[in-house]
Amino acid sequence: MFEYLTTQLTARLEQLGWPTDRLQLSRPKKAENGDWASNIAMALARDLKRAPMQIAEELMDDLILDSGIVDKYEILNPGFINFFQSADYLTAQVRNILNEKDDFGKGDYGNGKTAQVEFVSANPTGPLTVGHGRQTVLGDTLANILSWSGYEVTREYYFNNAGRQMRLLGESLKARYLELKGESITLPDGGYEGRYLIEVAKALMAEQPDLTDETEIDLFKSFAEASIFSIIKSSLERINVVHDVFYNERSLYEAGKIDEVLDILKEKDLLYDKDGATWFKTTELGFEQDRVLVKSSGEPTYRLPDIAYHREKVARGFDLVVDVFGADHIDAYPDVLSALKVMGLKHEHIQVVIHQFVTLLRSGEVVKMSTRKANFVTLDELIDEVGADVVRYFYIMRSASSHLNFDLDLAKRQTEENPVFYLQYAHARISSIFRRAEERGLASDSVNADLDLLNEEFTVALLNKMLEFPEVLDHCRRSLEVHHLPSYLFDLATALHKFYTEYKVIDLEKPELSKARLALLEAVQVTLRNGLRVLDINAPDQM
RNA sequence: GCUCCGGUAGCUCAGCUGGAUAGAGCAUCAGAUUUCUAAUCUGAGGGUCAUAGGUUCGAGUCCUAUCCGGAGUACCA
Repeated sequence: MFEYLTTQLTARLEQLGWPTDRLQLSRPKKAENGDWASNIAMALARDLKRAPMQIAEELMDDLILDSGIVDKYEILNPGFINFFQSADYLTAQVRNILNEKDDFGKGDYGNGKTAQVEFVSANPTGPLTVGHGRQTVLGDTLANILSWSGYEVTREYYFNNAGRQMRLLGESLKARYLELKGESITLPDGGYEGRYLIEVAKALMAEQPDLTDETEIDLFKSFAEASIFSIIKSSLERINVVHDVFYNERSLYEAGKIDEVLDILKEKDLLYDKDGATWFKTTELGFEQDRVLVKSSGEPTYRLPDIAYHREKVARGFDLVVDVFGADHIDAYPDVLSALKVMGLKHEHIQVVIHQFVTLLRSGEVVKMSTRKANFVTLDELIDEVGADVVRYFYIMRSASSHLNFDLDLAKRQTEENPVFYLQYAHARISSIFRRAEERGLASDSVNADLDLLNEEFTVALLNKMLEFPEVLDHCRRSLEVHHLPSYLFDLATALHKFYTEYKVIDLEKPELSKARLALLEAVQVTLRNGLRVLDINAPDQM
């Protein structure tokens, strides 16, 4: 319908010699204003220097619309044109959905294109925290949406296992190890105090009991890295997140990519030395201060490998690159993007999704957390407490740019107040009806169902809501905002529950109507299930 | 100081590129079940969309200024 109207109206605008780029179609908030509406007459009023009502009338005058799609239209003050879809069109969509099944909602925008989503990217210095969790689910859901839009998606995890932080981790592990041997120790300054390192130390002790203070720090470092990475990967698996590529920062050094960036920037005269460090003239690129790329110790700061990494991303030829990270890294990306720019590289296809922080609430109180100290809640603990489905839903139910209040009490409640169960119940409820229908001898026969019978108020509302699914996914894809999907699915579940309350599906005295309603529910269930698949949340048949 | 995010119902938040009478959940109050799962549904109350200007046919949405909350502003990542 949207495509049809767009085509027809554009053609008519061209015929009249009026601009076509202002054409917009939207779904009116209220059903009485039709199924689709355009404000084109008002948008053109200034250019054409005419009254919107007149424009609307002239536009619609000679426009012939297929009555199988558009039932009628109305022109309303101050100049809205409202279109009402025909009943045939509406019910025909049910058959479409039943034909498309598992593919309903898939788009072709990204066909033939590749996308990379980089997310999590936590260095292996400790278990994932609830903060990482938000990014994890956000990135993974975004990747799912892009993939439903036709993109070939690469999920990537970038990490660094060299440098100061990892050395500190090795030293912290060594201290814990020696502590187990009964030596009195002090953790290194700024070291890792988390209890998990004691567990890692025990594991190391079990494998290699004879290490001493003399043992190379590298041994501790690599043992810590391997152990912690396996902890991280198992957390990710528990919420169904699997990365395609783990990109090691070190490979950039080994391939000379770090030096290449320095050479290019030097050639452009954007570097200088001061106090033994190498500085990047970011002030010349419009920033407030210059930034250090190589410390006086000879070690690069995180910015330099970040630039080199993004240069590689560009070289790898993705059509779309999405970086997901937390608000605490907000300062990093403008430098990286402008570095790409001055190097003459493509950068417009790189999109950055930044999410704000997560606050855990328990009994209405904020759960205090501080990173790097022992005192944080891990993603694993959260999954233990509320389960994977709830974790996935709660993390993305709000827009990424808002702070997220994660209410543990609500999340744990297995009742109507919990949106996850509300949604899953809608799916299970349909399954239950199917089981019941079968018992009563009403076989599902959607092919022969008379869909014209689907014309009551709440039925039509449910049908319309269902048809929005592809539009919602497309909206998510365009805006790179995923929270529209859970909120849509919630509305769809509401429409289903209302329908259920209002009408009886299985009615042996009206087998034709029952068949039509069963066909409708089949389509609704397909839609719910597909939506839950994108969110990677279970769609139970029974609760 | 500067940069970024937010400020919408008692609470938590939606509101797509500016559109028609600003929505949902929770909480409060009042109802619905001899019925396909009440993990559901119906109804009511509740708003100067932080504040003040501006842009225009029209602003919660765009611009400017101010106030409040959060994040960042390292030779940490």
